[in-house]
Amino acid sequence: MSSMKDVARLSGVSTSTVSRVINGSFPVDEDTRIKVEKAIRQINFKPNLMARGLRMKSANLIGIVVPELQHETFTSFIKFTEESAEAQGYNLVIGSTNTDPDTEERFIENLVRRNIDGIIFSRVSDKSRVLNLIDRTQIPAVIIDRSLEREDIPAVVMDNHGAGVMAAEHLLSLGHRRFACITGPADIAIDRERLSGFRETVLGQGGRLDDKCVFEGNFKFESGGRGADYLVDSGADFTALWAQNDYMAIGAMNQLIARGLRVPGDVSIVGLDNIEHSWMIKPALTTIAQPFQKMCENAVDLIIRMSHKEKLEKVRIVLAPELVIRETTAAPRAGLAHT
Amino acid sequence: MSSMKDVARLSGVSTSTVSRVINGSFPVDEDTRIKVEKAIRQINFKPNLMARGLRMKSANLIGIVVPELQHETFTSFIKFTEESAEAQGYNLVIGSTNTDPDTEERFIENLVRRNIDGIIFSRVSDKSRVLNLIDRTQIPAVIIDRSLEREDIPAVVMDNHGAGVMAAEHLLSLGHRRFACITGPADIAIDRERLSGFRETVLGQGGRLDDKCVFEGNFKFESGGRGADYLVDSGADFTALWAQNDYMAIGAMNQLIARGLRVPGDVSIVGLDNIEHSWMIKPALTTIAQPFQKMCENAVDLIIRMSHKEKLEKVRIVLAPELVIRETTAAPRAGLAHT
DNA sequence: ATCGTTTGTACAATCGTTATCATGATCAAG
DNA sequence: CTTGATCATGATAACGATTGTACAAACGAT
Repeated sequence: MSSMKDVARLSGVSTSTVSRVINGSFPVDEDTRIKVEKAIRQINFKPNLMARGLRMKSANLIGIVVPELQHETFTSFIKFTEESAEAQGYNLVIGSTNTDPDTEERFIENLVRRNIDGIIFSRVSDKSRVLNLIDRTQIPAVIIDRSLEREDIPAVVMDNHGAGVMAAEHLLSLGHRRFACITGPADIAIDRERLSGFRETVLGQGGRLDDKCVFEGNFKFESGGRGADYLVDSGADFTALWAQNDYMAIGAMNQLIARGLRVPGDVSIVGLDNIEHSWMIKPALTTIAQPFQKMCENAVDLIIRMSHKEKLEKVRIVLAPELVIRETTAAPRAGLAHT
Repeated sequence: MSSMKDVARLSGVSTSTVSRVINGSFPVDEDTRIKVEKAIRQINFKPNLMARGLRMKSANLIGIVVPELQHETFTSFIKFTEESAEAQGYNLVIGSTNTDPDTEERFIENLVRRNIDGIIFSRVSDKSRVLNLIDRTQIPAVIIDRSLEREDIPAVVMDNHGAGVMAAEHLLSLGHRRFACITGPADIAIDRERLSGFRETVLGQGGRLDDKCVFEGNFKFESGGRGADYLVDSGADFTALWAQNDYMAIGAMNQLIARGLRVPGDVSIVGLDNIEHSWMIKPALTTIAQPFQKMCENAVDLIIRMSHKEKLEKVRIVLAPELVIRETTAAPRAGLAHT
């Protein structure tokens, strides 16, 4: 590859001048500027990003850490983050941790060694040592899709409480009165927020959400099926089910159908996330879309601002979810709504 | 961050010695080595990868170019490539092109400017100018999942002809004799290979694959549905359908069921790819798994070898597909097999 | 004791940029 | 006509690593 030296030699100026032409950081005489630009085009020169990164202590590189790449949630994060980063002239380095703290630590350390401009964390397990690493290295960091106790680390999240409200209101408006819910792990704050929004709305409008109608899943497909089994076996009385993500919703739906129930005839189902599967299945899943794109755009924006030394404190961006009505929700069967 | 200078000062040697301790590239006295290693641990020193990359003209960085991040095929590539790269101490930079040649070119140019060690291309459109770029920049490149006219660029692919044979043999062994196929775009070589393997096997063993039983799709979900409509509307006579990817298979299945046919009762369906959706739907899809993991491992391996200046010529790694039998294939209904 | 060889280390150059400082030219003001 | 400011540019020193060269010490052989 050609370097600034080549350009300098070709256009008869020093490398400093070439640099100034490229960055526009200093006034340069019109004639020499044209001369230099011509030389740059002529040998198709592009500044080397490693050298620049070394000098500037910034690589125009953003890292994203995801626990896995299997779930569509995370591939969405990557997709939108990549697009936002590229739009701002940054490239994206990805690392999947498989929720292993060591892998996670190794990856972050690598990023630091690359003079990374900032790291986006999409959910961090509470076991992870990232917080120490962030403190120690002083790397700009943003959390998406999970809020943390630590208020000094900016977070971008969906309004999880509002999502619960939204699910409940949709089902209530169809006439449902007896509800069930399959939640994510109870030790995760956002899951509790989702549930409380759901519960408050249901109860507030005369609906029922019995204790035995709440099943704690783990966000995976199988746990939806297990939830359905549990609800049916325990004789839970409900016509509407909200699963706190689409994987569990689909798992539950499959299992309910396998056990002879009709969706939405006997049970209406609402999911959460709006993953691609949700519209590819039959019946297509009514769900609540997470604003993934906006979340990622905001996260990238925050990272870039932080890397420019902008001081942000206690930033917590909360974005609104959106209801996507498809085929798994309908009015409860006549006469059953109030039993 | 601490640098080699700090280590050198702390342990009373020069930076050269520190470097030699780290890289083991030169004999170092036992005592000084221990001294240096202690200092390294003490201040938790890790060599800066930008500086090293600049000097060595290699960043320990691999790039991967995908047309999009929506399809699970590509997220699988990323997942497995990331894992393989990480296992060898490399990080992964991803770029999604949205099949836009300009985006593609911009991304690759960025990678070159980062002293990238090599680039993995997962399918390249024939419109793309990557070949020129590869030639011009001399960057190690590997193509996965699509073979190219250019034999000098290593490729890692599945045995597509074999996949067609495999699909046909499975269905034949169940007793099917009348076949249909939904293909990918006919201008893609691997799709033609898949079809020819399928057709040869079907015909070779006394089955039928009428011309009007072949529909050309575009690998997307919707085109599966359109294929199903076309086949049913044109009165095509078949009991077994192979769709050349899972998205189309699922789309076709949904549509066939919507039109009153039973799967696998009336029609058996086989897909290809073994994406996650394929086992989450009901009935779960019988499909042919692409050896994504092995493909990616091989690609990373090739890239690393090429970046070490190893000269490879005309490398073309062909990996075997694998049949995954689930619920969408069964024997044709009695008495119908030979009509 | 002298010489060549081996061994361990330091010095300096290098990778390709950018930032700081110095310099010469141009020009307006006194 | 001198002085000081302004402007365009070049030389030089970083950034943080690796590497070729040089040199000093230690050692064995003569």
